[in-house]
Amino acid sequence: MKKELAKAYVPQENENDIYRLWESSGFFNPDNAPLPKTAQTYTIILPPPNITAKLHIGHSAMLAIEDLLIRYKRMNGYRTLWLPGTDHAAIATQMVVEKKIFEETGQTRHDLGKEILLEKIWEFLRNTQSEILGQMRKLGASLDWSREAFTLDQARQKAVNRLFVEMYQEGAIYRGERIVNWCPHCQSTLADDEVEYSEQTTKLYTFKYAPDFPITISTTRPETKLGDTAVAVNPKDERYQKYLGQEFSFDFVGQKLTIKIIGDRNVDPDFGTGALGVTPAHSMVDWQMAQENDLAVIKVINEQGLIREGFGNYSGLSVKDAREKLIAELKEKGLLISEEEVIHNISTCYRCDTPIEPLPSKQWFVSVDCPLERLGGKSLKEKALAVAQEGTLKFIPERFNKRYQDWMSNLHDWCISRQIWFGHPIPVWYRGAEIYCDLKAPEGEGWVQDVDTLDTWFSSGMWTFSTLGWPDNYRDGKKFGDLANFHPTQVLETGYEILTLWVSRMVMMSMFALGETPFESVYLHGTILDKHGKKMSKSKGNGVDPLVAINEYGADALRLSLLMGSTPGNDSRYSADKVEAKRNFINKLWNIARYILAQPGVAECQLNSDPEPKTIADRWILAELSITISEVRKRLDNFEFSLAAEILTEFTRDKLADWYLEIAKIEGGKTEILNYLLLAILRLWHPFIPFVTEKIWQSFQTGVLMIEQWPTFNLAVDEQAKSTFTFWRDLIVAIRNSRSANKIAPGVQLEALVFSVNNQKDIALGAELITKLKTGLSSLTFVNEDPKPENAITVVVQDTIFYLLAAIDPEKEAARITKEREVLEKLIFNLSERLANQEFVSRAPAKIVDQEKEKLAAYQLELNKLKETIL
RNA sequence: GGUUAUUUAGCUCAGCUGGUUAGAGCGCUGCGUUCACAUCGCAGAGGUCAGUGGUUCAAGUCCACUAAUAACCACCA
Repeated sequence: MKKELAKAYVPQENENDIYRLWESSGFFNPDNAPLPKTAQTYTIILPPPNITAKLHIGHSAMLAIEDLLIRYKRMNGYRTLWLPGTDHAAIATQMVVEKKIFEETGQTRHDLGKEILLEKIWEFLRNTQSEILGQMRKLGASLDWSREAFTLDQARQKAVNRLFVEMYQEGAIYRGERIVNWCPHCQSTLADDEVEYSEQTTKLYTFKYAPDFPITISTTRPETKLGDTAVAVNPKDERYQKYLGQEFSFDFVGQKLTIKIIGDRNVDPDFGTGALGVTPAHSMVDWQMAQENDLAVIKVINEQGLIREGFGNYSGLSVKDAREKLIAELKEKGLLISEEEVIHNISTCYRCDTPIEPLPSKQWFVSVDCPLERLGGKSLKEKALAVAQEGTLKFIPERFNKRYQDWMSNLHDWCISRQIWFGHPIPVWYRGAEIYCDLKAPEGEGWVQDVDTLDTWFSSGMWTFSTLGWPDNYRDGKKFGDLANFHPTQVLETGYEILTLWVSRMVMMSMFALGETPFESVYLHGTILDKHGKKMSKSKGNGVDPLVAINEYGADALRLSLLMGSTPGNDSRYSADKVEAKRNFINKLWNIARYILAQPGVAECQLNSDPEPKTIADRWILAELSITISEVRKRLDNFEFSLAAEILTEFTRDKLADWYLEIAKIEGGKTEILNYLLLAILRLWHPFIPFVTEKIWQSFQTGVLMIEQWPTFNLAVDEQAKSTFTFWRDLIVAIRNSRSANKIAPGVQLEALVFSVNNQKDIALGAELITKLKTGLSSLTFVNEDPKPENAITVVVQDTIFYLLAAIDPEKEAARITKEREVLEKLIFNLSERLANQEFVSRAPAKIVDQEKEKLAAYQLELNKLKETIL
């Protein structure tokens, strides 16, 4: 069974085969797990990537973290489900495809028509989708492909329709005329959080509507003033108090306006003239004021961004042209008082950067404040807030709980209808004034289905349960099948930037559909920035293709570099150097395995119980292993992935490879322990770097490592072995160090005299280690009295002195010793001070005080020895 | 304007509920290596933990303020 391992690990030659091996084993699917029926489940639903483009490095980080959690839990006996899928990303996808077609053929969607455009979109979608799924496999993601889902496939379509209808029937969804964010380019509404802001300089015009109107107003959007129905002033503003409540009618550039003077606290008396022209139809705040003051709403701009009919010469003009014409007219009539440049935050579409036109429109909304019967009279908002407040829903890191709650409490009704072609149709039909909402089209003539589609977040908000078979798996308030087994899921792992966009919606929709949270914990990872700390973006061209990194360094190296050196909720920088460093470490691990497996009998060794330690080094390494296992477990259970990997690295390289394996070369006869140690580190490392560990496993074991038991803590920590071994190790390090300081090359062999005050130490072990372990000592003589030889290098650790007999520069050596003495003296001084402090002795825990006392004694002993040796 | 973070070695970052001489990777310096690994080993240099004040027997760690940086939210007539 044993196969020779190559000198260096070549990921490119192995990863694809290993992935196939895993896939064909069937163990990605929890139904195939060799576990008792009662085994606990552990579920993560993969946040579905948009099918607009292939995956970027941020997705790789997400996959690395989730696969780590999944593999770790799978190896710990959980029935583990990680469910893959992709998101149709309605607007985003349609825009990408439209742009692509326009670039290739110059055609717009209106040239093509709905059917052909949709066909093209599906074609595009199938390409990127398979590319994305291929990328996930490349990274080693142990996803259950048998349950793969898409936000716009048939099963999800069914779920979306069903939830829409249920929410409509409960009154959680309504149709209403509201002012919405309208993108004239996308020809669609946008949710509040799909709007972005950017600073621009624009002109602020100050003018009067008419010569006999008493108040001057300022605006950056004169063209909308055709629809003004009021002027708002601060009620405390003395200049205008006398006008409050009055109404004025006059002619404004050929348009009859009736303006009421209203008071509103939000008007800043110091901005402009302190008076604000209220345009209810084209400004969010003005809409609010109109509602409160019962003002008329006059629509000026239409969905194409043109001035509507009924505004004389202005009708049909674009916003820009209308503005110029209007300003010219005001100038001519002497009504324009001033124009100045101001810096202004304008709202733009997050997809196409077109400035947003707020306009009133008939749209579908999810009501977040309406009390719902099935939520016990609570609203969606209240329910979603409560789970965060009560701690039913945990956030990692915790601070995002506050952000979630802040955002939730300010949430307004969510506009869910979009005027695009690609997406879930709305299950609503109209006949004149009649409205019909159900799963199927109504009987009878003349019914027309709503032409809009649903916001993409509506379907992704249902992701945790629509993927697990809702609504079929949910009857009379009871869950069945996958839904019963795997919902609520354990962790949602995603980027903090969609905490509000997505996480909050998932909570609301799951609370509505199932009355439970969609997940127990939300783990939020940071953004991966480029080497210079800048956001990666297509336009800047600083993005990193994960496949390039994988091809160069291997998937394991990429995963490990993304997992280490980053903490939840904090951004981290990507650089190829980091990946290379991890590649090097993985190769180190490979060679550790290669060496161990090359020892006779190790690969064939069948160990049924924990191995019997024979020497102090054995006892030491098993103690270290034991500590490592429990520490790593603790860190992983706590979502501290970086720390867990660090602890493992330290054990693997600094303890196992650098010390134990070197000693094993001297001592020999370690077949069982080496076998045991190798099996342990392969299992410990597997969730982090699955490919290389599985590859090594396959070279000498049967079955797949993926479903092996992750090591459990079953060895008591041998404190005595640990301290004895550490003593000798420190001594050897000190010898190497002093040789290096005295510029004695490692090849030069030296003799040494050893004097130890306390011969309780395992002298035989020390002698063997010191002569054989690269210390460059050819012989070692133990003496009963301190010989104090001249012209020797002196090394002291605790109570033991080594004199390395060599021709050295006495001044240099004296300087080295003096420096060491100074360090010790300073330590001793500090410790004595502390121990002399009564308050410390009486108030600090006894354990700490004892520790300090022991330390002080050890340093003093060491210092005394050092002093004796110098003349 | 509000909120939340960040500030630790030349660079990129760890450092959990306060308690060994503050760590890692990369880079740098010196030495080395046919015997698992140059995708390597050994040793070293390099830090008043942003600043000020406070709490405490004890502060990189907790609190307050200041400064710089970033993200998010709100307003924008």
